[in-house]
Amino acid sequence: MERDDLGALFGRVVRRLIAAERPLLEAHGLTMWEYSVLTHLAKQPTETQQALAAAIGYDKSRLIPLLDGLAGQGLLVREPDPANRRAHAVRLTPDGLARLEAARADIRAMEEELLSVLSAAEQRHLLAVLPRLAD
Amino acid sequence: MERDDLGALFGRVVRRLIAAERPLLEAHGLTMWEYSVLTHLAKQPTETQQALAAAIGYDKSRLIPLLDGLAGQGLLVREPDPANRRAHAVRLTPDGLARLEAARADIRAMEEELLSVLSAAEQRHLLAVLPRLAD
DNA sequence: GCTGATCATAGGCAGATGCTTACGATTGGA
DNA sequence: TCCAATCGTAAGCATCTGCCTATGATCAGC
Repeated sequence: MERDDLGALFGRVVRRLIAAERPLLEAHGLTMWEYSVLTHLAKQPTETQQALAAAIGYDKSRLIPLLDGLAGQGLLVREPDPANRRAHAVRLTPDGLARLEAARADIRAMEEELLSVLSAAEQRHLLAVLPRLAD
Repeated sequence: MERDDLGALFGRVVRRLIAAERPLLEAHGLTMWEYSVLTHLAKQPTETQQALAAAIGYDKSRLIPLLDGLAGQGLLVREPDPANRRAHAVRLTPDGLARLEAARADIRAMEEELLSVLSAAEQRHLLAVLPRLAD
């Protein structure tokens, strides 16, 4: 057998990342899904909740209580969409952005350490290649 | 924001891999965990069930019915360990190895296709780097 | 104007998951 | 020799997950 399956290799990396991220996120009072929502909203400030659910790969019926929690903490707001009164545009608040950036700083530091087993060139190659596989 | 989180990137790749693998494994009558067990046994023929559970990251109390199913299909056997009558050495049968290799062939073909967006050099770099991150 | 589709929301359901406890058989060290 | 630890097994529990249905408000096309 020349090598492990890609699934096994990527799976083990993801496992490590999750194990390392969980305590960092917990320290900021966020779950993985909540962090995922905040991250996506920072990129795409406004859209329907359904689109948000699809974008992060979360169940739309389960997204509602998750957004309730984040809105209750003042990290995001649901605004009526003037063009479509059925839809609610979801937007990060300044508090939400601050919380996201504080958590992200810790996560980035963890990632740097995890990547430090690779040379700078290897890191560049990896980061160039991953988005193309993730498409 | 210079780039996505590693967790998001690796997570999306794993999501793609799982989505592509599931139907292939199903065609061979295997779940992801069963495939994982067979794969690991092909590398390490004998060991305790607990070590097997730890090696593939599966709950040891949930491994038993999974092994029952695979043994029931004749893909593996539990043999008494003469040196330690508490322990059961788990070993692939020829049928188990054949089933594994048939499934693996399909999965490898899928992986080739997925990797084909990368140049040969990029594929080499990626495959050299992944095991070091997966440690 | 009416009808079917869309959106947010609520609720339920089956299965998977991680974790814990218990128990009988067996082992190894005090 | 006896006691604690280990192994396989069984069972239970809270939670997460994907999926499916329903409902009220709103929209868009006929």
